Amino acid sequence: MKKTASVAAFPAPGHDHDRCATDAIAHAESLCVARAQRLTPIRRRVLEALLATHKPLGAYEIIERMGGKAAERPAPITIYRALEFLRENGLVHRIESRNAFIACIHKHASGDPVVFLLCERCGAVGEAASASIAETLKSASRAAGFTPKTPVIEIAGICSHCREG
Amino acid sequence: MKKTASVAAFPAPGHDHDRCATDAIAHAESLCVARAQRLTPIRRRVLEALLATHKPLGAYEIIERMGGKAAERPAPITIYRALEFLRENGLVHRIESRNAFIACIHKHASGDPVVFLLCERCGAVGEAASASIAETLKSASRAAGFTPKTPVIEIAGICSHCREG
DNA sequence: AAATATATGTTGCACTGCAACAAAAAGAGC
DNA sequence: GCTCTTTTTGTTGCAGTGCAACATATATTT
Ligand SMILES: [Zn+2]
Ligand SMILES: [Zn+2]
Ligand SMILES: [Zn+2]
Ligand SMILES: [Zn+2]
Repeated sequence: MKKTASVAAFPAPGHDHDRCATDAIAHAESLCVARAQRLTPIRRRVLEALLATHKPLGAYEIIERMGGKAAERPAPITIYRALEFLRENGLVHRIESRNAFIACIHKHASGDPVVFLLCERCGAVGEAASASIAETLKSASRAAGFTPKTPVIEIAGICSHCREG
Repeated sequence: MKKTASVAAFPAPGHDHDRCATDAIAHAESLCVARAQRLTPIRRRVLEALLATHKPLGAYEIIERMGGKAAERPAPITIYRALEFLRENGLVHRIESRNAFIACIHKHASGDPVVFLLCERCGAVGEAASASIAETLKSASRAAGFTPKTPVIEIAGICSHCREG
């Protein structure tokens, strides 16, 4: 009984996260090259800050984690601009129910509907892409005479590692 | 082919909105009586302000719409406390992707998953309750080892009235 | 009436998100 | 190289969100 590709990963506590982050950066670089987009140092540092954890981070938290002396830290607007760029390129998601951001560690097409699983205990966020959910939602909204764009789906709960551990 | 009850209404521009609001207030009153909860004047005014429109309102917008002279207007914290009460009793929803609030004009059980349809043109918000969506989401999150609570589902798009009109 | 619980007012602050303009850096054409 | 143009980043400032902590008022209970 193999897992389907449609249901995806909640990050396991013991996973190889260095690899996880390195891969994501590599993917971001190649994607930006392919699109002739510029992954500038600031944008890269914001992405790296987000990739350091699987928890969603707010703007100030990102600033703190970008390191450097307090005086050298970028202003919030700089972070938001970088986040805008990263989101446009599908490298970062916004978690609406938290007013926070998280790096995408998948390679789904931008505009793809994604289900976010937010663990209330450990704070980690998993992504589950499901074609069936997308279809159900689209047909339901069309039944209401609605022309849908990308849905926002966020589910709070308890992840398996927190429940069992 | 009749419409199923599972797919619900986007508020039509010409609907009897006085009735719409009056009914909701009446429902709120009876519900609060039944639960021995106190629908105080402030809580009622906040609910009425939200019921005046089917667009989600932020805290400051609610304050403005509550009327009275500027000096007499309640502080934001007062609004948030009223909203907390109203949300706990299922009378108001928070639209996460907008940091705003909307009165519930349905009578679904609290904890019921609701799909919000956000029209990007007219700003109105419809609610669509769908058991099938709830089931699909639950099974998908369980497949990821996740114990879900109430999901947040918000779909931006264009409503039928804006598209056809 | 007094004690208790609930609700509202007051003050203050941390954080979100972005507009408007200024300066710097990168890229393109000569 | 050097100028022109576009893109990116810095600076200042502001409207809005959301709530903590404490004071006061109002309702409920005994
Ligand atoms: Zn990881
Ligand atoms: Zn967890
Ligand atoms: Zn109405
Ligand atoms: Zn519309």
